[in-house]
Amino acid sequence: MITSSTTTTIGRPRDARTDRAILAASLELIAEVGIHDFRMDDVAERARVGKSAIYRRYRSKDELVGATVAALVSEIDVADTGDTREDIVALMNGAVDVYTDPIRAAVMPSLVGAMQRRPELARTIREGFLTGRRDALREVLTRGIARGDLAADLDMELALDVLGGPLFYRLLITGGPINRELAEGVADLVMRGFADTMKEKAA
Amino acid sequence: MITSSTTTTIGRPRDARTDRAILAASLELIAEVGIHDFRMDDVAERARVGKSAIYRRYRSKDELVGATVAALVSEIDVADTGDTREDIVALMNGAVDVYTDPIRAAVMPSLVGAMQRRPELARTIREGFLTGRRDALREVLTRGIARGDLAADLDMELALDVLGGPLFYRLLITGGPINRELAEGVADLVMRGFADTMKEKAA
Amino acid sequence: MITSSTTTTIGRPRDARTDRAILAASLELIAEVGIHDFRMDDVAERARVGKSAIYRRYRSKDELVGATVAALVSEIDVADTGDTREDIVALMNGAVDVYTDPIRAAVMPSLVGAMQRRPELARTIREGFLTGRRDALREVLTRGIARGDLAADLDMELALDVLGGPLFYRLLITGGPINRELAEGVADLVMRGFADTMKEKAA
Amino acid sequence: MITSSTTTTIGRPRDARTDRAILAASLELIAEVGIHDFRMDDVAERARVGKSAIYRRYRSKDELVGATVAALVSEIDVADTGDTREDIVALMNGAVDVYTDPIRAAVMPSLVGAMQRRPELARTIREGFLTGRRDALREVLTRGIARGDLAADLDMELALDVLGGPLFYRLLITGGPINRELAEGVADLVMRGFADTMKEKAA
DNA sequence: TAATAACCGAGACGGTACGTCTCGTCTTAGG
DNA sequence: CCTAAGACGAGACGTACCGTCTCGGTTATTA
Repeated sequence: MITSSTTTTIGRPRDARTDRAILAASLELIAEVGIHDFRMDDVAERARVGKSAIYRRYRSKDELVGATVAALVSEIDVADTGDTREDIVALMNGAVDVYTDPIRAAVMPSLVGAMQRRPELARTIREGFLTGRRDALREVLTRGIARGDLAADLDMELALDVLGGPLFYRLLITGGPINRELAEGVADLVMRGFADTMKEKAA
Repeated sequence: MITSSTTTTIGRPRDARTDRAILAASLELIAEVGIHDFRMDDVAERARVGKSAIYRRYRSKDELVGATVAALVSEIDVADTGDTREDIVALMNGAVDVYTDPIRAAVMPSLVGAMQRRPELARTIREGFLTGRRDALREVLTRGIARGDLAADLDMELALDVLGGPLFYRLLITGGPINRELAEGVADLVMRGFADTMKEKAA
Repeated sequence: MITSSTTTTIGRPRDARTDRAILAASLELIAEVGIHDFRMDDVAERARVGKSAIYRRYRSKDELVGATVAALVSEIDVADTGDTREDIVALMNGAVDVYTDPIRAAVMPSLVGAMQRRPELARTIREGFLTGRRDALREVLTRGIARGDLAADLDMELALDVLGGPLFYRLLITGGPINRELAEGVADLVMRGFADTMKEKAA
Repeated sequence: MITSSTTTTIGRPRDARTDRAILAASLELIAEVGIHDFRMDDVAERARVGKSAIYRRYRSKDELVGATVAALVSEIDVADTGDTREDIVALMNGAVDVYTDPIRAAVMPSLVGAMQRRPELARTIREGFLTGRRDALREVLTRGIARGDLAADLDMELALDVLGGPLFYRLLITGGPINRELAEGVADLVMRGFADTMKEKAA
């Protein structure tokens, strides 16, 4: 999406209703027919908008898809229950909920393909879908270390990938179930696998 | 791919050189321009072959892509060193090697997208890239359980997803490094996280 | 139009029915809706043909229009009645008939505009609509000189333009009537204006 | 062009500099890129004017083109040398001069096409380019008849078309030369072809 | 002086045709 | 029946241009 850096509005400003109509039509259509049968002309017709209004905002179909999906990003609230495992499970359940939603689940695989050839889309997606939750998890893990629940020398990136990887693996490739059992399974695994061994030995 | 059920060859037999030329051209082009700019006409031209020769062998573009990629599958040898961790690491390193190869790495994201709308492509890919290694890992884990290195009640599917997930997660989404450190990291995590607690307590 | 110079037909040959369907649809549509509302997509639909089949034959809309109109060219038969005036009138009446046809009359002005920016269209039109009749008139005038009806030193190009100009002038600009009176009028004028003065004086 | 019927100017009056800037830009652009690549947006940009300022003055592109070209019309002075042929030649030379100007020559063919679908443009053009000279020629011819140089029963419309037709014929269709030779050629032809035969016989 | 009305530049808007592209199929002549 | 070459129908793509509309603001006349 193109965003003006200056606030100075010269000429007729973009119509916010058009903005919304385009994204709404786009989301509806993606949900209804899937990415593969998603057509720009249909978006224009559904949104009662000229194609030019779309292409003025998004340089290409992929860009529109990216923006449409990015709009689905939901807020993440980092719980702090005092229990490291519970905090991890809470965040993982949030992710499970996101990819249980049929639209997001249907859209994700297509986005993966598009990310390769559109670096800026990749950035958008990563920031919209990953960074937030990843940062939240990092915070929780760090608190877990401080609390003595987790080893101080754990490979943080690996831990985050072990938490997030299986979910996407099932979503994109194996087709395995994405549910609370998964969320708790990886949480428990991380808790056990990265447990503070010093503490254990001390005990 | 279409394979004749009868061995009886009536009329002119298919030219094996044409078979090879098509797959070779296909692989070259995918590597050069990426899946997105991969065109059937280009394959025909590069292979010095008519388009009909391609469509006689593969019903669609996706099918050709699937076959091309499937041809990249390498043999998996299930080591049995007697050491569960070493066996896991060996298999994981095999996977790391596969996705370190630029072609396979470049092709995978596109395949993920295509898998959604082409169930048979999905099956081909899963069988070509996953099943073999997954079965091998399952075998190794089962031996680990028998050997008392791993808990008898471990969630096998979860364990396999924890081993495979992070690799694909980095490949497809985060862009994180895919190397021996990752292989060993997830192996160690599984070894620790799914350790046979009975044995530990006994010790 | 693109015409292969070699007779060697390799690959699937152009379908002559497609050729005809395109030109027929084009002519029908021009006649029905006029040049201004003439659309390539409509031609494709009417001809039950893909747009690519059209663009394979004609590089642009202008080119198709040109070819469509060129197909309207009618045969010119150079009469030789022995009477110079009658021969001229016969040829002029042929031209009058052509531009009395509503389709040709409606199409001509648009072609004039297109001729400026499409030299090869210009050539096509000139050859299709002018050269033949012009050559025929030249022949008749030459015979008239030989016969002593016309001055030997007449400016042939001027004579031809005086014969043809008024017709196009009325067609394209003044909107004046195009009829036998005009044909006879210019014929008589040329007969009188370019009469062999030597002969007159001799008489 | 829209002209207020009331002289009462309410609100801000039109800026005369804007009027001029639009016409100037329009003329420049037509001369530079030709009618076919002439865009309203370009006019606005070149004239440093909003598109609305243009459309407030001219209802359409064709209308602007018409007005731009009409501004090129030059004054016609009907000479009265006492010599019919000289008067005709003088007027014809004026026309030759007009269409020797590259801009007018380049613009005319496009106008012909536009005239068909824009009757009021047609009127503008006819009045701007034809009526004046046609009236002048008619006057000269009428004087020629009175003077006995031309036949009283000549077909005036035909005579006028024979004078004007060849020029436009060459301009629009044949591409033949437009020069004094042409002017004199048609003048002489009309003088001879429509000569007063009564007078001749009398002589 | 304030209100009103039409002007101004900039640029977004809906609409629509264009010419391009690719897919998967079909049609030749020839091996 | 295979092959290469390439035409075919279908239909989405992204671009271009038109003529209209909307914004914030300006410049005159009228109240």
